[in-house]
Amino acid sequence: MITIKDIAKLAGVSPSTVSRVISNHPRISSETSLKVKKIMKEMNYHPNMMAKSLVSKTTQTLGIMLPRPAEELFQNYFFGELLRGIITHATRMNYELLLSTETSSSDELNAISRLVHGRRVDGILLLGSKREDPIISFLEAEKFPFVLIGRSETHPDAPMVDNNNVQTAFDATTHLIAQGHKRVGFVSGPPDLTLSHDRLLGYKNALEEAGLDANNDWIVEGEFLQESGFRSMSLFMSLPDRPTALVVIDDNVAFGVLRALAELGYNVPEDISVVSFNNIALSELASPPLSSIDIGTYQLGYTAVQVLLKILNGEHLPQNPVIIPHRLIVRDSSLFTLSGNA
Amino acid sequence: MITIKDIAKLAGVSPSTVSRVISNHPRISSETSLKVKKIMKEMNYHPNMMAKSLVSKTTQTLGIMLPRPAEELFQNYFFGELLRGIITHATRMNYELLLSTETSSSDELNAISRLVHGRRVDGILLLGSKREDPIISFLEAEKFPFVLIGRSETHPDAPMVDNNNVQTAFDATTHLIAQGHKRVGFVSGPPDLTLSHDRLLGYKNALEEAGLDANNDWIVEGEFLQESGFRSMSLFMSLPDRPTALVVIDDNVAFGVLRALAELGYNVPEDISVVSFNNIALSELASPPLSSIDIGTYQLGYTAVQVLLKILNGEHLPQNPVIIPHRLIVRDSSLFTLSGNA
DNA sequence: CTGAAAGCGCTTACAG
DNA sequence: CTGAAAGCGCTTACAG
Repeated sequence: MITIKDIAKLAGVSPSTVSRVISNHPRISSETSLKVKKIMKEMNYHPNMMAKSLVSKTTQTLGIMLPRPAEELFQNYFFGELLRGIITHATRMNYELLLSTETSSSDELNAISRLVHGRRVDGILLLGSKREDPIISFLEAEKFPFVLIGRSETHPDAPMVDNNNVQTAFDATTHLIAQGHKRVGFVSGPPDLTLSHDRLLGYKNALEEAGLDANNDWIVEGEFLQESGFRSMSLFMSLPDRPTALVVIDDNVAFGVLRALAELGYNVPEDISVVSFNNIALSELASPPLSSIDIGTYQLGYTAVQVLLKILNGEHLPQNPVIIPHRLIVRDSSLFTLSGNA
Repeated sequence: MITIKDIAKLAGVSPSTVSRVISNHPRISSETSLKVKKIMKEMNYHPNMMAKSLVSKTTQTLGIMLPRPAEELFQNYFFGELLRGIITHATRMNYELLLSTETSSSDELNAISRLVHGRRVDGILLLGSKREDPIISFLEAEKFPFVLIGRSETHPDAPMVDNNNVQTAFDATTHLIAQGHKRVGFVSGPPDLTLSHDRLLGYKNALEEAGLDANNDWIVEGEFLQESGFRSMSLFMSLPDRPTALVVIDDNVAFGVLRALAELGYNVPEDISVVSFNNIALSELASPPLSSIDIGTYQLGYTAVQVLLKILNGEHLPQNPVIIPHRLIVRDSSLFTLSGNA
């Protein structure tokens, strides 16, 4: 392994000088700088990041903490898109990314405390949060820099990048109501996620504002899996007063919903309209093409890295949370106006 | 930050002794060990990994190199499943994972050489390879430990974990031939990937063995995207002698194929049968449910980590490449026997 | 503008 | 079984 000393010797200067050349120290003669840089290139020298980290107390690395049942996340296109946004900006800013996950629920702080106390990363990106999240408490107690992608109810001051998910669900529901629907159901996600909670609230708000009944039979909770949507339909459609429209928490879940409806012999959108969330690439190719709220997934990841780097630089955060705008993409699955309603 | 010296002082021993306790050195009295461990716990001490790495020349970290157009990969459920296998075993073995990607094609060795020369990782996992891959040449020249998930034609001695992709495509094609199909098409992936190449070969071998014609009009190359499959169909189905069955390189691509066929008014499997690869969770819920070759995606990732750790331990690799077994999951999309053929 | 020296938090022969 | 010392490859006041 070739070190800073080797370069120094070859260039006829001291190791300190080489170090200064590497870090573009202002008070170094351009002559010396050029000479040293030439030799570094010739020798294909790269600084040892571990040594650098040890003295600088900085790692140029960001940690990504995946929530525990990563299985679910990984089955979701949404996650890939988020990761893509993260990687793009981190790479651009010369940061490395360390991927970590909770090892077991019995010891859920284990992974995070290894990262934090082992000084392996400069800051942490939290992908999603539970309604009560000990990881956030831990990071706040440690005063360790982090950004949450999502929203925390219990830690309102935590730096967050999120959509306005009450509003996303409000918009989706209102769109269906505007088509004349009076009985709108909601296929939700895991109840311990803030995301599910917020969207449920937005859904209820929209019904209330329209003076429509909320009916608990029209709300079902599940997971972010196609199977979840698939299974929920037999129950829904057998209700005496079944919904004529559905808001579905996630595109994948909506695929399961569409499949179940097809098997049960219902037509979308004529028999029942569907709007979901995330607008993954596949939504457009579903049968029928799926109306979906585009939440700017890539932008969420990208922005989260920007915010975290600001924190690391000690910059002031002009606003918190940072809200990524969403918009409803209307496709065939909700393009059906109920008769008798203008 | 609390260091090994602080612990030593509190325990009334030397830093060397604390270090030995941490690494479970055999010649340490259990009395001393207990005492030191107690204090470490009380003080919530965690060793500084950077310092440890600097002297031990080891990082307990594995690098994951993503191929460049990561966009494609990330849109693919397949990738999530692979990553899940990697994370599971790496975490279990107390290794961290560094996620990296080529920054630009003009400087494709930049990211990898930062990892290798910066000594940030102990070994590297390569996700997929191109037919001519400078990254593999680089790693071999540097004698840096790595495992390729996939197969390299130009570097047959590189450690690899792969399916037998000639065989996977052979099996898929043979299954269709067994249903009586005489005109079988192939929707392939990017031609510069070894994977595409191998599966095309398996497809051709199967045709040849059955004494059937290969027809270049029945072969189309594209990307691992739904759109790719979608677009390929208008061409295929307008051929005078169009195929009655299709082998499709990837489930996502197959979704696009199914969608296009539905729009064009063809029934699957009656008008045309389809078999694809990867058997992602969604395959089962497609309309119709998709026959697919299960390639053991999770196992590929998991095994790749196992192999890489073996290399790091200096163990001998009993075989190379390691082949993960596959199996055909037959579903409705290929369950139709052409009349006049037993 | 440059160098010598101390130090980052660990590990590991060497000695006892 | 344990400690003192040297060293891993860097950076950074301090001095000139």
